[in-house]
Amino acid sequence: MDRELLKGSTPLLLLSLLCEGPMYGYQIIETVRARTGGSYALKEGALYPALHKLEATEFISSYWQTQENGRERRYYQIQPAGETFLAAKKLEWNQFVDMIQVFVGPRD
Amino acid sequence: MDRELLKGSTPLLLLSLLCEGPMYGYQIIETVRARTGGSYALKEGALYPALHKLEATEFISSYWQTQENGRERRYYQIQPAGETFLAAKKLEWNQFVDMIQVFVGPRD
DNA sequence: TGACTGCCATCGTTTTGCGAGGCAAATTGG
DNA sequence: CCAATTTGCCTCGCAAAACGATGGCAGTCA
Repeated sequence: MDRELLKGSTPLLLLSLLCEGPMYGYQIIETVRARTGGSYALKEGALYPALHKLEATEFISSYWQTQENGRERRYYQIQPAGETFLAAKKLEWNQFVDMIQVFVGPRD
Repeated sequence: MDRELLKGSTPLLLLSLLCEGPMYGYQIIETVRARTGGSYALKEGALYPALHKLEATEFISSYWQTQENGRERRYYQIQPAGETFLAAKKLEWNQFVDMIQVFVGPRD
């Protein structure tokens, strides 16, 4: 998958995922890989900066949770402001797809 | 429209447009504005570098044409390699849209 | 012990779109 | 007739984003 196409879609993807419930970084990466059959390999170098940015803008929040084996995980959770933002992003996404479709033509 | 979302879609858009016939830069900008009702204002700072890059890779070619009033326009024209590349890009685009849809969910 | 997985993260590079600018000729309006 | 706008080409520096590479540390299993 062309990396340039991906740009800008990461927040949309992350907020959509977190809408289903809190997740931790590694889990997000694995979930994305699994659901796309491996065609989208979200990288750590893209994920963590994106998560931290979403947290800085208070669209999501995070908390550490200790597992039974004593290790810690950082869970990310969507915030009300994030849901609002997500709704706007979804709208923008649909407009974007429509826009490109105008030129590329309908799908086969 | 979020500029980050646009990234990577410009070659796809340009090749799709040029598939309809040769066009010059200013005409491309106006066509894009018109067809999207103004929601996509393709900028010169994005257009010309993109065109030149497509030409450098020989996906398109260009030629100058003199108008009746004596002024010159530079027309861009898709090449066979460009059509092949476009087909691949279209496929990739559809996969990309599907991929995001997996997470964002179906449209309303 | 060593390899592997889980889990966090950062840094530098590359690519891209954009704003701003430059230049010049044709057209339009007062 | 002159000024402003439109047409038409282009470049440069900036910001934003994804990536590959790298690093660190804790369990697990052979």
